[in-house]
Amino acid sequence: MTKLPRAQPRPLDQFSNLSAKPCAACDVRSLGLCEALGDDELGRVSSIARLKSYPAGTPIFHEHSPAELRFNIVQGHVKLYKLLSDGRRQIIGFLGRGDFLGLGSEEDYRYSAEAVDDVQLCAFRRPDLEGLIDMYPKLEHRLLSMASIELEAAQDQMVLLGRKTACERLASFLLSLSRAQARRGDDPKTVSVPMTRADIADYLGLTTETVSRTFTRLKQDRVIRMLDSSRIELRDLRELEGLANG
Amino acid sequence: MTKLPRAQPRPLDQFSNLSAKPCAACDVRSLGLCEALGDDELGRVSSIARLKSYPAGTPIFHEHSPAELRFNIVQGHVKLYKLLSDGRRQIIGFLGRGDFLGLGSEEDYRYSAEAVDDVQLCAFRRPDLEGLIDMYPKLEHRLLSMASIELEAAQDQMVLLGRKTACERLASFLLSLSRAQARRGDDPKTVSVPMTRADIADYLGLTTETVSRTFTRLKQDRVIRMLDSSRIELRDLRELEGLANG
DNA sequence: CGGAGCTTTGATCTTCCTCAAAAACTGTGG
DNA sequence: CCACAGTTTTTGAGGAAGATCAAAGCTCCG
Repeated sequence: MTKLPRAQPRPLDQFSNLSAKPCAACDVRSLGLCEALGDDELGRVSSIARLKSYPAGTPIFHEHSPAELRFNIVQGHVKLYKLLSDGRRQIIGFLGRGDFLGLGSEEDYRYSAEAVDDVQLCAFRRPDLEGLIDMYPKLEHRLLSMASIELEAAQDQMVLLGRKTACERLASFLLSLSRAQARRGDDPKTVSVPMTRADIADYLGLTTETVSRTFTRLKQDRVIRMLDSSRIELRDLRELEGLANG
Repeated sequence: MTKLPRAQPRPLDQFSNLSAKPCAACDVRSLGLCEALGDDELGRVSSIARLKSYPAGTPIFHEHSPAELRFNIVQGHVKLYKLLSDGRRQIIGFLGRGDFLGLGSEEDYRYSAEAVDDVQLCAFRRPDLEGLIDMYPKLEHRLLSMASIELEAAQDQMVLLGRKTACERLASFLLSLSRAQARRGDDPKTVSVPMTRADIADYLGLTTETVSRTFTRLKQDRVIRMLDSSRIELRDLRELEGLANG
């Protein structure tokens, strides 16, 4: 059996329309924005959406640049972050399959977005998407509901950043990864963690060293176990929940 | 001249409909949700809205209780907070005139809300509001736009809580009060601060002592000046912005 | 005038950060 | 398959920002 080449940035997909794989066959339709539409309404979507690929580490857009595109995430993970003038960084969220990218940015993007692992996005130009929303008001309802979910996540994160200890933060983080996986239909006890320690630290308001030390403690306490470099087994969800909420 | 009695909870207003003062004459219409509607469309709103009063310190609703009502804030300030099991509190936002209260809570409220000073709210029962939205889809658009603004504020607050120093947090807080006032048409250099040090601390992820010490430093550095117990003059907005962003 | 609740100030302590270096991975090319 | 260069992660020692504990000063009202 010949070894397949490792999945590389597929140059042919860089900017293709969806004639090959129309929206009706979309993997993430039931998770994302298009859940609001019926099969018969997807034709319009196919005609304005473009599939784009971003290898791990690639920027998708930068804070303050004109918000020309909105995206559905088809595959991979995206981090959203803001920088202070001296380089301090706060990651304000991680998005995955089915999430909508570009919420809340009107004229300009209000944060930067970067691919964590290899990412595939379904891109809409802003006026095209607005036209689609005018045609199908159900989409506006769905967007409001998705914005509400984001807002709730942001509020939980404020509690985490303002009031939780390092250990509580990490436990909360692992649980939120687990719940996100469960939502997408995967095993909640085996979370995949594609982001680096530095990313986790900048998301939790800590340093890489503190994140690493806290991981070590959780391993020693048999609450988690490393399966491989990017997969962690959560050995006791109950206990983790106890750790997460004080 | 006889001394007027101090403004007390107006018992007659506790739960009155709006026949006396219909929506067309509403002070905050141009700021809030109803900005989306024309004069001719306000009749429906008047018929389902009820004006309610809450004296300072009164709870408006509690996290996890059924989200039966949504509100427009007509007068005063409301704080939204979440508690951890051991009593640690994080205030996730302050709302004022024109803001919408109840965003993002579907079945149950996702946070508690309490009157900071004397508050007047315009309350809608959830099904009534949903009926109104079905009738006027412009309202859904307006709600999405208001949710986006809240989301952006939440993201800024994550940067503050995750990465800013005590001094940067307080400076950012004063500036955001100033900007909120400017939006409502008041002087941005004289902010009114109706909340206690404990509230500010729980909003900024600090303790009352640290907030107090930081206020003292800003006073000594002539960046701010206390006008009276709840009003602060911002003497140099430029410098404050420098302090706020590192 | 007096008391309850805020606010301020002081002294000490703790958690997490900073700086430094070793260890473990990752991917590349021979 | 292995060597090695670059990156990421882990571990250690010491330091600093802010928390905690304690007490005194203010304010606002009755």
